[in-house]
Amino acid sequence: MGQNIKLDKIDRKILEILQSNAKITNAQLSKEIGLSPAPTLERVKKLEVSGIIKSYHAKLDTDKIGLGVSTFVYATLKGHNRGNIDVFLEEINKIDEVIECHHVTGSGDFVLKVIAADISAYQKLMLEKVSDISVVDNLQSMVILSTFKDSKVMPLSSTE
Amino acid sequence: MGQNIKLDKIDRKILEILQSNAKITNAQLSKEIGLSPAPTLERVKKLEVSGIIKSYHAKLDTDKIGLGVSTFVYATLKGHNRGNIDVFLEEINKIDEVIECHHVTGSGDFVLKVIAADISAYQKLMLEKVSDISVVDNLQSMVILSTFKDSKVMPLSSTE
DNA sequence: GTTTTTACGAAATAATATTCGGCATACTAG
DNA sequence: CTAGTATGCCGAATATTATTTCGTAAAAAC
Repeated sequence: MGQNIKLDKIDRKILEILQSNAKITNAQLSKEIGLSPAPTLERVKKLEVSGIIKSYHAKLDTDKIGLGVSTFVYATLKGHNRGNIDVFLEEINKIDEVIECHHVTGSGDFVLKVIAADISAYQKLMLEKVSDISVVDNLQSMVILSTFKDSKVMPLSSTE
Repeated sequence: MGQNIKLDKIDRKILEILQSNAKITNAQLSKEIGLSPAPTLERVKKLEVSGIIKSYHAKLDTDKIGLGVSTFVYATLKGHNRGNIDVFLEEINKIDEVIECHHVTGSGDFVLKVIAADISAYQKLMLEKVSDISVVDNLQSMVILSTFKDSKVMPLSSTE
């Protein structure tokens, strides 16, 4: 499963460019891929309609907006049954500061990415909202000290 | 440290909207925040110039482009001195499949996010490129089974 | 209370996206 | 081999959108 959409070299180049700079004009994009604006736009539209391009997002500087603390949290549930997982996900979805939630292998549990203003806000958040979820057994936090790479560009070359 | 830029309610709303939909037209954005197009654009430009908005990115459907495996990797180095860290970062930066690299608390090591076409490609990548870095001591992979939340919207409300 | 600054809106202009018809190439069926 | 059909492209016309300009009003400073 997955895809059955064939992407040629030009499509891949478009995807690469739009991942690193979504604000490029169609005219400029067309120059960079070596086509005229019309077929360029047609290709982009096709990529959007097919769902290969899901959405477009602005990336913010978290420090500048007063969000100084980012963490990964490894969460273990009390039981790994469907019911507990559903309860957990429902609660997690309500918490804006939890911006990612992935079900991972290991002990069949979750990795969260959490963002807060500072350590004290983070502590408060975890204590009052996350620890408080009934099905949560254990939480292990890793505070991000610095981020050296945060690329929004998927390795398309590896699928050629 | 961090910021000294004052954001009012309108700025925050702009940031919220652009994070979830960067392709909105200025006219539409101005409607949603209740201003006319001119001052809306002026505010967006200010947010861009000040670096609060860092960049704009297209988000792709990894499954549809044939990238079926995403993982978190917890990497431990042989020594935590500056030299070893520099070596590690330099090598990591060369690997396109490693799309994130964060220095985290814990044992003072790194969390990577890695993307590959399938498990066998992933294994090959880790064996031939990541494990191979001289200063790497231990690698622990967590394969992402499914992602329940992957919000690109930072919790701005928590800084109000 | 006056000056200065800042923020806003409306309308004109400029830039850009989008549509349209036509042409070339490649593929298909007879 | 050939007529037919589909696909992908280009260039130009059109429509949409961004951007600038300028005048006004509110807020802040003095």
